[in-house]
Amino acid sequence: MSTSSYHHKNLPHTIINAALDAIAESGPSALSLRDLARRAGVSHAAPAHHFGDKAGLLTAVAVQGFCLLADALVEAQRRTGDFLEVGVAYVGFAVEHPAHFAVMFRPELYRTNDPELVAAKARAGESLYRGVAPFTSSESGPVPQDAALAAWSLVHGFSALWLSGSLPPGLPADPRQAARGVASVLFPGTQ
Amino acid sequence: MSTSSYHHKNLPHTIINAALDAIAESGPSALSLRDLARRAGVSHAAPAHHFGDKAGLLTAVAVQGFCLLADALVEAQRRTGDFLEVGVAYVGFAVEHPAHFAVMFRPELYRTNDPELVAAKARAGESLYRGVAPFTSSESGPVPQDAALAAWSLVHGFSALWLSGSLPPGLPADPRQAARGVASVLFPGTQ
DNA sequence: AGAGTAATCTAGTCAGTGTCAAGATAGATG
DNA sequence: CATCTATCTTGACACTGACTAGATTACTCT
Repeated sequence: MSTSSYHHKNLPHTIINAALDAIAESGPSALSLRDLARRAGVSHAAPAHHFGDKAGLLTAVAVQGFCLLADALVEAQRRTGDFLEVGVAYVGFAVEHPAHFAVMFRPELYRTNDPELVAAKARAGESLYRGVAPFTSSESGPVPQDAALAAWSLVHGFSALWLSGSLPPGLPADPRQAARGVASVLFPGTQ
Repeated sequence: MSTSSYHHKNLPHTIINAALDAIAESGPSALSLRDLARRAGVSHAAPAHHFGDKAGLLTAVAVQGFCLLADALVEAQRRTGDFLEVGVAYVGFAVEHPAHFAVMFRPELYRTNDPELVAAKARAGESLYRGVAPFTSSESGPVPQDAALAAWSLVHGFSALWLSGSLPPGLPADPRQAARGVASVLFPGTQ
């Protein structure tokens, strides 16, 4: 036991995964470093060694989240070339990574000035902007920025409402399909 | 001091207001009942007497929030009759009552089966639905439910992004005006 | 290979928190 | 006035985040 617990090798990874489980279960507010340590089978102060403190851990979660989001968006853009599908991918990310999503847009939980974080956030922002850029350049449309923000707001709001269980019943069980139906109100003539 | 602290008369009200301040400052996660007690000048266990526990306090905050939201929506509907302005009122509520908004859509923080809460939530839901109903019944539009959900998602997402500080700079300083620009992408021809 | 160094984790401690139980105080009711 | 009830206080307990010092392991350098 003593030889296995010392130099756990990838404790940060293990702890982040435990944190993701815990957050998905009961939200970031109920997160306990000591509980994570117990789940990982290490001492109560081990997590703090790697992440400094709770905010440090959540910063790492947010960084990972923005990276995964950026990946999901560029992947959707590459595969389909359709900005509606980029929006659907945004919702897909939120539903498949609820813990990441729950942290990413709650800046009071982590260090917003962490260099890794600002980089990841910028990358996600660019991916998102490129995904909806074609939509904003349609000549008949309104102000480009407003159109892009409308698209972002719609998929972000749908994600948040879905995750919080606020949406009425009767929607498609698959969140992507539900999102496709809702998003196509904004992106008419693309499906 | 002893005569003034006993029978504070409206301690629940005082504590809820203190909670709203605290939440607006640093989010619901950092909320401390003992801190609220200190702000109100009472003993550390006084809040629990009225609200049972932390979740009980946040339930009360959520109830108040849904009532205020319902009021804001029906007021906008009554005054303008325009569903775009109902959406703008949704954003206005979120920005003017950030603490309420931060709690309302985080069900893991409060008692979702509290009877007062379900009533207030239902009232807000009806107000919202009536506000966007005209939009959903436009014959050329898509599935009514999808249109209503798109409208809700858009204003909800814009509110969440605005409150989290995720939106890019360069927007109108007045959130209502910014929301009007963004929402009019979805509601064309109404402004 | 062996010593020294750095990284990783443990153990102990402290202030702060939520929650519970029991007691004190004050207004209301008979 | 006596009693009752709601309101608030006091004290306690387990839990948490954070800090410090120490133990253990891996890595490096000659």
